[in-house]
Amino acid sequence: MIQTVRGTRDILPADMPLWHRVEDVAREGFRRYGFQEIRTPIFEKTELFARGVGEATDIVHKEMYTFIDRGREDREGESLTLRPENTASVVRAYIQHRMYADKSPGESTKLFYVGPMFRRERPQAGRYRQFYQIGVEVLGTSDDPAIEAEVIEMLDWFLKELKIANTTLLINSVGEPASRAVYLEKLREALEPKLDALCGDCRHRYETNALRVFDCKVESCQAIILELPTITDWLDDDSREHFERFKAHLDARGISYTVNPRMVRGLDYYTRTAFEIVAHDGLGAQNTIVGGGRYDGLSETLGGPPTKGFGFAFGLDRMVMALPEEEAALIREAETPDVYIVFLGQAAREHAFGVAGELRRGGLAVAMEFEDRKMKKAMTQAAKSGARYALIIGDDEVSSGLYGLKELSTGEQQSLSLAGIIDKLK
RNA sequence: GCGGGUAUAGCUCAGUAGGUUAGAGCGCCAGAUUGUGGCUCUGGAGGCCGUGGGUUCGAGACCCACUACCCGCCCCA
Repeated sequence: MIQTVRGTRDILPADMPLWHRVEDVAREGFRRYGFQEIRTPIFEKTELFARGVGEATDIVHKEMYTFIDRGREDREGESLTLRPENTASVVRAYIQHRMYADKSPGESTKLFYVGPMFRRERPQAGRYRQFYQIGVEVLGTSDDPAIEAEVIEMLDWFLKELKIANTTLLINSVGEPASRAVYLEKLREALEPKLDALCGDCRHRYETNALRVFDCKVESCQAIILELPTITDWLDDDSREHFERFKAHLDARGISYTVNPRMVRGLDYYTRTAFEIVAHDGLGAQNTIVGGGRYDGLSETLGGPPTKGFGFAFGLDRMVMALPEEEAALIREAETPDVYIVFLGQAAREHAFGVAGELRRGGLAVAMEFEDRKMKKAMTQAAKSGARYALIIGDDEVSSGLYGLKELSTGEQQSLSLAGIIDKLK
């Protein structure tokens, strides 16, 4: 039997209401905060991600689904890649369509996207090779930290609306590329004399990504870690001031946060503000549900005009997992039919087709099966469908035009005309 | 990419030191109950025990490989 490819999965109807809910709440947030949707292609030229996300990142050098497109006689095929994230594509579109051209100074372009991304990682709970992200990008000439705080305020609303509590907002400033390079050098200098005392993983991190040493859980490394310089000690003055203003904006909005000087993002394009939201319930080791930050200069890297950028992405898969059980149960119930039609006998069946049509034209969600069942069985089916009401149609009802409408949760039943039913349930 | 765990009915899981016809609960079907579901009772259907090899008189169980999922590492949403 042919099954799904490793790391991919089917989202089945039973879970779909949860996905819809997350998407609906997100779209409502975007409407309120003035973001407009953009859809970019699922695949792009490989070069876009190599330059945008960064050649040195794990994502680019070992996780991309890259393939050579079919060539022609006179020309070789080009290298294409399934998008591992969407920011590079959105910035590409921003440049390509000159979305900045009709903007006044300081005016931002606020975009959001929804869709699948692809990374060839080892699958785990909350980590898939095809996964879904919802994200926003604020692009323009302004790098006002108020932009950042407002976006995080939107996320805060969003999580509350989904009843996802027990989360932590982690923030940090990774500085300008230049100050970060200076810091990394200082960090490596501080680590070098202690290499022998570090664990194997940390010696490896020293070579590849020294900042990761801070995340080490090994006891013997902890003492060393405490002595190390943090990036906040080495921020350039502008970045430091920017970070202070950002925190003040969060404070003013009553949003609590934890500064984590060790938090870094895995994509090269981040500058200054970086943040993550981690969930503490419902997820395993993959508990970062939102990640984002500032990426001034990405546009230039891709050949566009000088542009400031700030954005985030959240994992839809993980957000769905983070929904509390009780909330998930309520959400599932919401996508059930209004009415389940129970008919008795062939004449009632023919009549029921018309009734179903009328109710549907009246705006109701109507479930009806075509099998002529015994009443008892049909009522069982009605209950199973999750419908709030069963509508009973037998020979008596056909001749009177009054139908039995039974509320399944209470068992209460009344006789109503079609118009009466639509009126009651609308 | 590295390490560890798991794989038995639609679902969640039992299955004793390898020994005849592989079990339970839930779900499904039928009946008790001939136009009124949920509770109860009775009966029933449904499994090449993940796949492929091996050991053995005999394998769901033991060994090997593969695959998938899960948990860490790594990375990240």
